Amino acid sequence: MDDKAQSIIDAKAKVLKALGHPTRLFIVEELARGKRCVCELVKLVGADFSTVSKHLTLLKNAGVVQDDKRGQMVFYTLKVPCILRFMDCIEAVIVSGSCK
Amino acid sequence: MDDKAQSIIDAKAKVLKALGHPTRLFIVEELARGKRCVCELVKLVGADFSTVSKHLTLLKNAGVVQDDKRGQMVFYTLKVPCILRFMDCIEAVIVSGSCK
DNA sequence: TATATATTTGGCACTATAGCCAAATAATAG
DNA sequence: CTATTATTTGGCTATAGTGCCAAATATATA
Repeated sequence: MDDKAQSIIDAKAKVLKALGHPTRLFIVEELARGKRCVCELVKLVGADFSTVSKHLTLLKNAGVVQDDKRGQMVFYTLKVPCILRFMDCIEAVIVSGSCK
Repeated sequence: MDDKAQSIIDAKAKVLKALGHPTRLFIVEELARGKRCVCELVKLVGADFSTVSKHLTLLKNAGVVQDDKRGQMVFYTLKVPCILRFMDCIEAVIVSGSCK
């Protein structure tokens, strides 16, 4: 495999890895319903502000979300909504049975 | 969030996490082209036999691949091919620019 | 300016993951 | 049975990820 192919794989893996954490996946699914400020997500997730902020930073670096500062609040939105359509397939993996 | 919703999120995150590693993603994309024995994947990946075997076990536990033992060789196949269709969306995330 | 609110960053402890080697297991050939 | 090949498992070290607290930053308001 050449360098270019490798870096494409790496970039895709990075996106998938970003989605591969329960809290971050929850955030992404919540953002699919509309923009949310960090404070709202903190309440929904039930973790520390700093923890949620770091998850959001990671999602942003992966290109999954984008932020929009309004006054003292920061709103996050899903950057690539097609990610949500994929979830049907992931659910198919789950119900197919051999998840341990 | 109730326990059931949480366990669904956890299961989906587990699948995404399994895909979120360059070597495992490479394996999945290779398996999309057809069944492969471990020895073939070892050559393609260029890692130790044990390393590849462990990645395959993880993918199997996540429900992404299945194995089929034929004699002394074990062939792996993609269990839920729809995963590959998702890659187009992941690529959209990549090209959208803010990947670091 | 002082204060309050929203968010991020630094730092730390804890846990999890990756990958190698060596050993164990399984199947086949001789 | 022995040797060989294919694969998995155990064990280890190194590295990365998670989540909390405390501190820093940014913005708004009195």
